[in-house]
Amino acid sequence: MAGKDIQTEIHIRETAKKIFFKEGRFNATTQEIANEAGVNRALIHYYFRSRDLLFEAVLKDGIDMMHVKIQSIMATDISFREKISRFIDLVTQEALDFPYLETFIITALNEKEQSLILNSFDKIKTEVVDVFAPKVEAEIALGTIEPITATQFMINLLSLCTYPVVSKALIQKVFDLNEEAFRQLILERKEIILNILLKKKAIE
Amino acid sequence: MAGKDIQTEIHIRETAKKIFFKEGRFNATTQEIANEAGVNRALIHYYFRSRDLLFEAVLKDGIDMMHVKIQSIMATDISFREKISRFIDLVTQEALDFPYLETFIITALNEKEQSLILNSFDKIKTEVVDVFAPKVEAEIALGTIEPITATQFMINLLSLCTYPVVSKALIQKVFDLNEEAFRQLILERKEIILNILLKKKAIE
DNA sequence: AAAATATTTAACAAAAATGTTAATCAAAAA
DNA sequence: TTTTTGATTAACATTTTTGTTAAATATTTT
Repeated sequence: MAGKDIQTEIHIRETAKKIFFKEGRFNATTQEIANEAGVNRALIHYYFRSRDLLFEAVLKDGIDMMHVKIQSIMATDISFREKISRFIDLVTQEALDFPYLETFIITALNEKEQSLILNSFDKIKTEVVDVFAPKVEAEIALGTIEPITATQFMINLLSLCTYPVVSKALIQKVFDLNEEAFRQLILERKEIILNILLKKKAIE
Repeated sequence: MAGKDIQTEIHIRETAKKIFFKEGRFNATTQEIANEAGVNRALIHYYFRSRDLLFEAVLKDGIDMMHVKIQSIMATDISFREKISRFIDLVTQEALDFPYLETFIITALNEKEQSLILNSFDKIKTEVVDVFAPKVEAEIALGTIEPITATQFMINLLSLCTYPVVSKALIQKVFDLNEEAFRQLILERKEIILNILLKKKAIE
């Protein structure tokens, strides 16, 4: 519906991303996607050839979103603590916007060993291994964080930020939280995560 | 194939669980499940009526597995630290055995607001809210852990243990790890997680 | 062993989903 | 304005998947 001015192809793509990343309806049919985009189903084939290729296109977008996210903390010239701080904000915000993005990527990766997609991952790998890891090691040398491998540090960071959102449905059921209570809980986590990852003296 | 002696119904169920929880093939057809169980597809309908009901049965089993897991640390009469320690072992082991269990539950919850299933969750809720939360608060009073709400403490624990396994495929790609390297990484996490969650003085 | 019941199978039917085509409509180029 | 090209549609065809049935086989009961 959004706009006839907008390119149909992009509009279909964005609708699919909404359905997959925001709503987590991974089994949505081409008909459902077309309906929600307000277009004829045949247009999906016209622009993407097949359901599978639309799926791939969306997956690639998803991985690129992750890449941008990770890159954005590496790029800017700010202190390590500030980097982590902004990263938490970013991941939290994106996770609230697209709670099913990671789950989608995980299940999709499992179904198809996409050749196309591997490039996107290489970019993330470079960013993480070549750019971020040395910075973590430098911080350990400075004594601002506990000795730990860069990999484990990254995993701690991602775990603490991402898991609660990935398992949103589960947490809401177990802890009996409505939408707003859940949102609050997630936002409260920033300070908690910073306290865990960075030494006290580095914070004060 | 496993065994003709084994009850067919259970065998189908176990095969489905293997496909869903271990292999993460959430879109497996009834034909694929039947093939892998070595039975005629019609038997799935004979025992479960429909694909959907098999799906539900498996989901219920999955949630019960989570429940047992959580309950097992509450039940035994051991120190708080020991509880956490055993919990990490348990979650780690189960996560390595059934890496897609949580993801399955999350996506399934999203698709159907199962009425049957809600009971299973209530049991988990009781365990967590009524049994575990007071213990966390007691530990805070004792000064063995940092002041934090019981909910956030639980979420930290679950995040640090579960996320790396849930996002296994992702982590393996980003950090370029083969099966064994991944396994090692996960096992190394126990000490890291304990250090994060419990104060140093409580550990030594 | 015969009868009754439960399990398993193959063959069929129905439904759901994807993919294709040719005709229509709209926009841009000639 | 006609021609040409690109976008959109409806109608159809194919494939995939699920669900049903009645017959065949095995198992249990009498």
